[in-house]
Amino acid sequence: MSKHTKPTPREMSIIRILWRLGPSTVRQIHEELISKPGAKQIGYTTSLKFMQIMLEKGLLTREEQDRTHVYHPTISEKENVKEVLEEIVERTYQGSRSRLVMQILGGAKTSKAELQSIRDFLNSLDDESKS
Amino acid sequence: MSKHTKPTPREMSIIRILWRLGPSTVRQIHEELISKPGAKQIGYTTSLKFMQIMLEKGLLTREEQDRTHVYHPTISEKENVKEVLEEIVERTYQGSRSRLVMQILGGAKTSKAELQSIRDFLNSLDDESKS
DNA sequence: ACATGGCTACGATTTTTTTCGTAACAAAGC
DNA sequence: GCTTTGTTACGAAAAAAATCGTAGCCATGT
Repeated sequence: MSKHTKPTPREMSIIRILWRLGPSTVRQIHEELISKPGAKQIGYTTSLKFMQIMLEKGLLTREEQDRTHVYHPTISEKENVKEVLEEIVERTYQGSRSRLVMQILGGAKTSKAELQSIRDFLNSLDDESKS
Repeated sequence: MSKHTKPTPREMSIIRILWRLGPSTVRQIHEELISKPGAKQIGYTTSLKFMQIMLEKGLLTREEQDRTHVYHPTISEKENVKEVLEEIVERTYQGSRSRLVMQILGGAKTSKAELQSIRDFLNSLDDESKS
């Protein structure tokens, strides 16, 4: 119900799978959880219980479909990433977005094409503010 | 000892304080932990124990100074933020740094001056590659 | 009808994280 | 010398997170 239950690390890993796969059944999530090489091999009912708890906490919703449950995350990836980024900007770069951006672009891993598309984007922002 | 002990949430909060304050004693960290409005009021020995455990795990180092211990984090904020950002780029933006950057700059919270400094930065990258 | 297989529900246990109480020690003040 | 104050060490308790075992349900196949 309330929005203030933060996901635990394991819960977060389930949410991330849901972001990647889209709405999924417990079985699908479970397979995914244990299929990564080096992953801890947990039982099916463990995954199930997790998702039931997360449902209770309001981290997931579900619908019945073909006599199983299909789960959806209640927080969107976009929103979540945005929050994380805002926090980093505040905490590490004293609110300066540009410093963060420079950090990301430094390190020579960014291609010319990418740099150009950022330039274009900056220009498009200018155009907007002029009109 | 080994590098593969990931900090728990509470441990992470201590590391972040160390990043912010620089090398600190247990008392300094403790004061900081309980001083944020709404923070859980934990006892001094709790903070102490945490830092001892973190020392054992290799998350912190310490030196004796004026008959108390001064602790240092072993992971740097820069490094850590970098990792987090790389992960976000991979997971959420399919490796495209530019898409992430656009996400950060969109939303009209970025000032003209900031945008300009990014432009300058992009230019300086070009200059480098020319020389 | 009965076994099989795949699902959910849920109590209980195990493991990990977080917290604290107590002891020991040293410097400083009385 | 003794008390107070501030420190570390460490075992153990409490709380939270993660795991599992068992039961029950409903299709489907035999």
